Amino acid sequence: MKGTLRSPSVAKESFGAVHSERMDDELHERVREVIAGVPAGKVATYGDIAAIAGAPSPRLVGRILAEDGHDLPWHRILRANGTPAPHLQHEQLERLRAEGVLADGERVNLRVYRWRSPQEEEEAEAGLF
DNA sequence: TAAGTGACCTATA
DNA sequence: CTATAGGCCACTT
Repeated sequence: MKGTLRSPSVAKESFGAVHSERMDDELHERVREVIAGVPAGKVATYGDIAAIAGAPSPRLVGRILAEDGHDLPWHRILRANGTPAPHLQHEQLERLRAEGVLADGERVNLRVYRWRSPQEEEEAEAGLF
């Protein structure tokens, strides 16, 4: 059981220091939202999610996913080179294949399947083509 | 309190 | 392909 309980620091904030701890929670939720927003048939990298959600590091995305990503499309998140995390490789590629994302060996071609976030598309449209 | 360790990372050589 | 370093965070010693 790990749902909402997170760390001993929760105790100290019962006083009224809701301030700093909240950011943590918001980030957690934001990351989850971004991941949830990746459409089927598309993929994103940990770095992408981190950048869009404002996470300080891609590793944090991995952690959040590991702890609290059971109900999210975690299989649409790949590493920067298009390969999945080692232990999930099999499962992940299989799930992706079911969505029409074909992997070349154990690697997905990001140039084909990479998802572009809404704001990124905006910029691309506004800028040059 | 502080240092060590592991994790679904990434960039560089 | 492997090796190395860099960085962030929670948990354990």
